[in-house]
Amino acid sequence: MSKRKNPVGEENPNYDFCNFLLELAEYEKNVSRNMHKFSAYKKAAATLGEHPTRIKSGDEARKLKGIGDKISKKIDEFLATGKLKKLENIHNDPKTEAINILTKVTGIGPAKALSLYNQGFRTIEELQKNPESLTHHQKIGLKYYEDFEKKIPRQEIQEIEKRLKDLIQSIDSLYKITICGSYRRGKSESGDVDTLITHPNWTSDKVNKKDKNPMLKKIINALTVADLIIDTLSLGETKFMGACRLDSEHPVRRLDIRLTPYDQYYCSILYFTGSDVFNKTMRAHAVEQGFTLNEYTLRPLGSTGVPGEPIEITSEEDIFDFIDYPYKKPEDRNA
DNA sequence: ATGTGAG
DNA sequence: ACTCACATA
Repeated sequence: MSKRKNPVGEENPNYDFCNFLLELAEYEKNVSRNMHKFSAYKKAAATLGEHPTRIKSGDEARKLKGIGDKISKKIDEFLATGKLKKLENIHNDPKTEAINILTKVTGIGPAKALSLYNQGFRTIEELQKNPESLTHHQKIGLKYYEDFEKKIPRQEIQEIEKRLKDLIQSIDSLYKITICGSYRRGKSESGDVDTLITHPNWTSDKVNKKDKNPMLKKIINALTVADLIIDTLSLGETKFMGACRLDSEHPVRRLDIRLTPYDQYYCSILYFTGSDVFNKTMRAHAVEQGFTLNEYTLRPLGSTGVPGEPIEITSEEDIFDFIDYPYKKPEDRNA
């Protein structure tokens, strides 16, 4: 679900150029595996996306940063015919189609998809019959392929949230649990369940200590025993990725759980609530105000541009206050 | 160590 | 952009 790319909106005067360039970029990344061409198309799309007025010719475009001979010719072709031969060919290319299908499986990216294609694989069904060259992650992705394509209704996430809280807080009632992502932004459906957990005794000065922290593994074990988690994609000290299910009447859902230090909880919540675009704008604003903001901390920037010590944060609002940015409720962070 | 992949 | 987990070497 989160593997699909979103196009540029029609309000942009050059949105149609941007979109064909982005599509060419994806093709170079996923099928040709030519990352230089990928970057070139991305860059061209970005400059065109910034440009305030409608481009009327390839020559006009050529003056812009990142647009040379080849792309300016494509703009001329698009202006003349309303389409691109190269893109038409790509749309009818069976190789492109196969790779686009194979990369929908979680754990299969462009590199693995191409190697599978070269081994003769074309469809999910063929992969399901011969899964031996796949990693554990990819096999699970295949197992729940149909379910993972489905959106999760808000109400179902609310029920999952209830069960997560009950089960985790019965290990230790001091655990704090927040489901972030588009769910926290109030959306009526989401692609996965993105969960953040913290505990007052788990602070960043205790992270990076040599003794392994068993907290997350204990939690995952309890959720698995309770049959809420039914498969694990990956599990480390701070991050779990896997599959969960309310009961056999419901589809299997993607569940991510992160354990974050108590003193970094609000920066994490802010970050994982998104949206991506909102995060970018907020970070840019932070820099203008002389701060740097990431997934973990808010830090002042010295005159040399070197970040200082993290600022103490006790709520999400704190972060907005420090960088003098008007507070936005999660529901208002969709753009 | 390096590459891949997810988010 | 950056980090985490994994597989392979």
